[in-house]
Amino acid sequence: MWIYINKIQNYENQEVTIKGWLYNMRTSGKLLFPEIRDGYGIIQGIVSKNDVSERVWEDFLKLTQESSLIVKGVVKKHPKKPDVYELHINDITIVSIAEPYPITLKEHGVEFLSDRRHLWLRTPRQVAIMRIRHEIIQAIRDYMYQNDFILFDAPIFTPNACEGTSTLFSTDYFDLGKAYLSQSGQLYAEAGAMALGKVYTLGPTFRAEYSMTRRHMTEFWMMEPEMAYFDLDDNMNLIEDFLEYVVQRVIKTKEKELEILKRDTSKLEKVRKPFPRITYTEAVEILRKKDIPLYRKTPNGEEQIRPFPWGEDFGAPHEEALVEDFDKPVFIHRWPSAAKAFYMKRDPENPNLVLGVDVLAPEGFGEIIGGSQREDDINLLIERIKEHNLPMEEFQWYIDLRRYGSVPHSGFGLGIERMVSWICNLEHIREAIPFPRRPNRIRP
RNA sequence: UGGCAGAUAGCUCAAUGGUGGAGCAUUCGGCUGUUAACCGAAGGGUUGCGGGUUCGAGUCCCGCUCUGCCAGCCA
Repeated sequence: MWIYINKIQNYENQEVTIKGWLYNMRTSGKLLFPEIRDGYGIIQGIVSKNDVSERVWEDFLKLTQESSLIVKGVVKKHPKKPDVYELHINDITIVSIAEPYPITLKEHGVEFLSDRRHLWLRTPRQVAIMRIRHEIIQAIRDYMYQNDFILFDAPIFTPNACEGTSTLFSTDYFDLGKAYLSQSGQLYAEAGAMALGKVYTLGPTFRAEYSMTRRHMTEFWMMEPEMAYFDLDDNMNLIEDFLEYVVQRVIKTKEKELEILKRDTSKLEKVRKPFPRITYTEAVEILRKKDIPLYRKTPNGEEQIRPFPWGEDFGAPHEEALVEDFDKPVFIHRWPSAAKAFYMKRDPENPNLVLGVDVLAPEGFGEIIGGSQREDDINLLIERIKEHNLPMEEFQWYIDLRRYGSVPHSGFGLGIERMVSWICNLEHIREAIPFPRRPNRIRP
């Protein structure tokens, strides 16, 4: 019977068939120890020359790393290791002999592996990351479904710059001129929320920024919920509940994969409601108390400005200083309006602030969520669009949402790969997606 | 786009300005409980590209290309 390796413990002392690839093989005289992987796990087989036919023995000697094969054998407990099963092999069918495999079990450099991403994905570490990525997305979908959100897919081709700030990838669009690859589905999600109440988008987004850091890609996946009649506090309550659910679900269901990654899950177990909530203004006070200056580029290098001036956006050193005292995600809300996007609603209690919120992940993983209550006053929204020098005609449909039954509403955007990086404790975001796209890499 | 570091065997790295090495991978041989197995042997090089200094350059200098890290932008 053909089984997958993750179900092997159910078949002790039974004969099973495994279809997979040769991960590694050790030899010891007339004993062979092939390690076979099938995508669901790795199992060590044993081939004893005295117990198999000459044909089977000869076939095993032909195998190279990553050759594909089908083996038959009896599942037995490992003589020395409890809870480990191995396969006493009695037959083999070679499916394909692999050419010399470039990725060995030894160390490799980043560039070498990135050039062979299609093969790198077969290694246990990458398999574990992809399984966790899958679980994160599944947990997101389950949470949204259970909480009556409707999946509302936003278009990828768009005529306008949603935030105006980021550079967009452009392409020719028949007789209609330029089209751009979406950098956010938010504006469309707002239309969805007015139709359906609570919606979310989940899909790829694109930013043509030459960002060469461990946290950026030109193509990444984003999950963007949008809720009618939610104010900023409702929004933060949702984020809190949602993040707790996803993190706790993944550490429960993906224990084995997190162990392969050597992830310290005790740090993830602490991700429980409530999360600390500080205002931007309070955050600035913390930075001043810790004497973290603003770093600004000048023609002759860099200058440090202290105390940290109110109104400036935070950089990596500031995020780190704000997060270091907490072991949970941190909300920073009520930002200076000048630093944020046009669609964020002004704080009715202070016109210099917007009702925006960023969520910083613990352990220095930085911003994973950006959200806000949206401007629902048609006149103020038009004013903001003018202030930001955005093409008014492209936003007519968006303004319509305020023209026909405008309501308070809120939403946020979660970077899937940043979430994966955080939960898997990855050094670099390039491992968080099957085929990463960065400014200097589009292959494979 | 700016700052810093780097490019040597298929891979990961070493080599005071003086005959370019090691481990792994590959090929061959040995071993009945191996765990990135081990032991023995063999093959494997236009030192990223271009110029310069020098009796002599992987090594020093200049330019270029590429890669990595950090910063900005953000998710």
